[in-house]
Amino acid sequence: MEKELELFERHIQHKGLKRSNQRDCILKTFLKSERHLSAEDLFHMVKQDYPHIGYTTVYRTLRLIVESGIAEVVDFDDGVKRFERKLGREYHAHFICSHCGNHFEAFDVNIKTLSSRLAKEQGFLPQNHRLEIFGICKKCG
Amino acid sequence: MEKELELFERHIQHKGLKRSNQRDCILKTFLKSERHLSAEDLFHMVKQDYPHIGYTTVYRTLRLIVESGIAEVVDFDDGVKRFERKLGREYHAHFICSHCGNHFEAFDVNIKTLSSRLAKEQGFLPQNHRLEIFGICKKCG
DNA sequence: CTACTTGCAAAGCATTTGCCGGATG
DNA sequence: CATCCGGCAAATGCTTTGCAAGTAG
Repeated sequence: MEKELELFERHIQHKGLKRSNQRDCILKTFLKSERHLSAEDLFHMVKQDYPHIGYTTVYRTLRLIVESGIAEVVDFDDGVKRFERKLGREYHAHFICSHCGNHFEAFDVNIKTLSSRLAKEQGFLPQNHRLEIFGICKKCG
Repeated sequence: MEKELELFERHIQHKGLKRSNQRDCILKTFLKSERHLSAEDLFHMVKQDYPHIGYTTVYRTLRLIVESGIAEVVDFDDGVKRFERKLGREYHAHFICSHCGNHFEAFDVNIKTLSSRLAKEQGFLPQNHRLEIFGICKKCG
């Protein structure tokens, strides 16, 4: 969490912006939460501390969070963007069940290895990668 | 192309729907085209044959195409869904340049192998997978 | 004090739905 | 001739922007 706060601070400074209680609250709520939050999820969580918070502020802060390198966007093809913490999570794949819509993840070091090798072969400088696997989960199968 | 037409026919039949010149034209245009078409791209291409075509019909037919198993959705985080042919293309990764926005792909048999192994470990029945790598391309690097 | 932030309301954008004349089998 | 199709216009749902009052440094 320290690392993330520092990244956020640095990004805010770098863009000549200011911190605020709302931004801090949104960031901390995001960091405390489970994975795969939508803007709406986060909005409702923050609303408990800031009843007057608006979607606007949540969206704007999420943008800052992504720009800071703290989080990244994931997409499960249901029309909603979700956000997840990035740091130290480079080795995981997302599983999305096409029957119940639930998703979970799995870690495997080879995901990073494979992405890095492919990128190198293409003369591409990789910053980030996503592996999503769609199918039927244990419960639905 | 034969294989895809058959899949489409079967899906149409199965749902008790009818074929039409527009649907055939949209499907054939899609199949003839390059990869990674947005609905808008396809709309403009089909408009050359059917000046009165509407977005609606393109969207509805794209849905049928995806349902038939002919194509799948890819997402480059720019707010637009893109569609690409599915058959025989299980071994590729997408590279998206975060500077110029261009994208290309690379084939590697290990992508499928890795996805299948991970899914097996999770008791998950995989139907489909996506590997997207974001970063800086050769030109922009 | 100046510039940034907030949150409401309104706009924007890709996509979907309602409707009804028109086509298909 | 019952049912599905096609395309316009309107609606939808997520996300962004404009604006005027409020706040940070």
